[in-house]
Amino acid sequence: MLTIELPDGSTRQYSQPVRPVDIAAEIGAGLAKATLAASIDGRVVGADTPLPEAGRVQLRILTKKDPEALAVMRHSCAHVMARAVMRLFPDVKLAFGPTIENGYYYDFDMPHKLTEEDFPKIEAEMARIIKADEPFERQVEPREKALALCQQLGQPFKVEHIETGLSQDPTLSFYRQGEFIDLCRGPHVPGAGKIGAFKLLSVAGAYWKGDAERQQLQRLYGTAFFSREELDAHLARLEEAKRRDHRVLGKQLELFSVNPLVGSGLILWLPRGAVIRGELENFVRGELIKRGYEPVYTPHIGRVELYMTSGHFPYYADSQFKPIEISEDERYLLKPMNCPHHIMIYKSRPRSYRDLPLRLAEFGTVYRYEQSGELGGMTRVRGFTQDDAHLFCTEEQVADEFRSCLEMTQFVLKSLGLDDYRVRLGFRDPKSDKYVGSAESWERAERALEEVCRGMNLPRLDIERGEAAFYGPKADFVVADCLGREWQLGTVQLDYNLPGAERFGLEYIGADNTPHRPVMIHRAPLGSMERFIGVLIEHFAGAFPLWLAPEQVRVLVVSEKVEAFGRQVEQRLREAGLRVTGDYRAEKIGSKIRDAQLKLVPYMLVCGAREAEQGTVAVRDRIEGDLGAMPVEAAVDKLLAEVAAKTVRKVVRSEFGGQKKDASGTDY
RNA sequence: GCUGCUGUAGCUCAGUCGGUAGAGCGCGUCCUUGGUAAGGACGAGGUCAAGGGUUCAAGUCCCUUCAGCAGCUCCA
Repeated sequence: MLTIELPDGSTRQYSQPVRPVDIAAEIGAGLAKATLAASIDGRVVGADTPLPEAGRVQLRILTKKDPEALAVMRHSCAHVMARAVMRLFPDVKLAFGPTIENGYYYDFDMPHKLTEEDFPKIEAEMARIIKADEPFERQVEPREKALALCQQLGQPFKVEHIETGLSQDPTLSFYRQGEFIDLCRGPHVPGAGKIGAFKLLSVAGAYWKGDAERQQLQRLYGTAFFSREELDAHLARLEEAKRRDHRVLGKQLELFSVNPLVGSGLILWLPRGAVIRGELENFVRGELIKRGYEPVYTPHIGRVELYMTSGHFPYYADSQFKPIEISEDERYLLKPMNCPHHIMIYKSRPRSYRDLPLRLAEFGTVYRYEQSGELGGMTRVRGFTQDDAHLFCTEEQVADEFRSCLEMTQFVLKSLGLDDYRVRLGFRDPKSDKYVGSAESWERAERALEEVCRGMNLPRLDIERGEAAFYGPKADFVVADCLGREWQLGTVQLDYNLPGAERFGLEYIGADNTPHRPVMIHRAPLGSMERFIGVLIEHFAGAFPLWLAPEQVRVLVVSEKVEAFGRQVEQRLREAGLRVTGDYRAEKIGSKIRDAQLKLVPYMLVCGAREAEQGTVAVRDRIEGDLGAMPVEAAVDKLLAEVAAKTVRKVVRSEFGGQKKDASGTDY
């Protein structure tokens, strides 16, 4: 006897074998027709999956109202896409084709190079398949038969996957749809007709099983929704995200520039971008002083031997600019990190426990030779400035210092209204040999770090193996850009290795008058100025809060007759320390307002004959519009107060998740 | 680094079959002197990314390099 519990709390009992689709039909013909899949005890399955013969299960019939059903439908759409591609092109070998955050992809190996020009053809074929509405039929085979089937189908990737990734599975499932049959875990919607509005988005290379040593496949990306309206809304969101892209806004608003003659991945900060960076640096510097840090300055290069000692040179030679060679035994490296220099400042004299914790801070510019394919905008560059600091402390001080670093990072992000982030604990991958230091010191560091983090209220905290720095575990603040790509910003890293005897051999004299080894913490709340401001541009969609805005206020004169008054107002604002410009062109006021709005200037001061006579200005807020006239001094006070408070009035949220594999609808 | 796409005025882009280069915005000058998101006229501005090749002729076709974009791989 099987007892089915439905979401409304009602139960049904069956002594015959039964499938979700049968139960849906019992409830009503309408539901049966709308059924796309089912959830048994929280597990998403096809609507025709036999239910257990006995026991008690919770069943949900999934229709297009359920988010799980969308993922199932998209996976079915990926199959339809693969079927269409196989119909149109010869010798197509199928790899994986899962559902992802906002759609799906399928990887192919085929002689024809897919381009966007092929999309309409493929989409038309997909539409034909969907119109034909053939069912997705599940078929389960024992290993041997499955293997033979894949061989017979001429699908070497599927054969390999059965032999390797699925070596433990006694039976394997296939889904057939007309002439198309594919090794697939499922589930799928009952028939192709359930697929709604779809669109192919892009084609790109991808490696088989993610291994760069292996052959490269063609990955076709698409998305699908149940309705045309939802698809259009999604495409509109993508367009909106593109408009907010920091590379687009950075050019439009003249914030930064990259020039091939200077070198790719090397940012030129234009005056307006430099203002934002300068303000942020001032803000962070103020916090550092309050929190007991000591600013230092160090050079951009150092002897190769320094990085031999630190381990940077041997471990990361590939991703560094080649050394500058003066003579055979005199070579310099552009610094890839600031810590060795700061360590040498620590070592510039003997240290006592009374000196600790010692906190050395520097906006330090570092250079890393990133792979060319990785470069882009300000978020992945070859030269960047970290808001870096290194803390040297005793073992007893580690937890408090680490916690206060995390708190400072949280404070800084909160001050900018950046609260849409997750915290990733990067631990070492025990299987890898890229790390320095003993297993014991790693375990100690990871334990200490996890304990501190668990004790704080950090959003979406999770541990990721293999994400550690080579010298120690870390806590990263990760944010997504407007296209859903994740970036590490702030970071706090624990280091028991660089101070060690086999590296720099740092010491301090303890209260017991004997030498002890300090512990190091590396931390950067913003991460790098380049990446942080890139993300910030998207976060604010270019409309920065008043205290950061490159141009805070613009004086607009209604006619040239009041230019003299306008210039007086402009001068008064400049004296008050505001970043101000004036628009005295022979244009109409509406045109000047439009230009200032488009340049995202936070405030406009409109000056006409009335204002000139009364010594007032008509304040226009970029967001709220016309605020009416007020005395010049009142306007100055209002703006200065908003600057001082660092008020954040508006942010733009990222509407896209990452392109990570979805849990459901994954091919084998 | 790999695969694919792209590179034309300051910006966004058009440019047919290979036949000596175009728009809008911006910029400059002049007219207009105005009241909260585009007033009007005229004008300047190009080594068509760079180099090589095919051709009577190349922005257009081919090759190489550089750069950008998407994804993969990597990422202290």
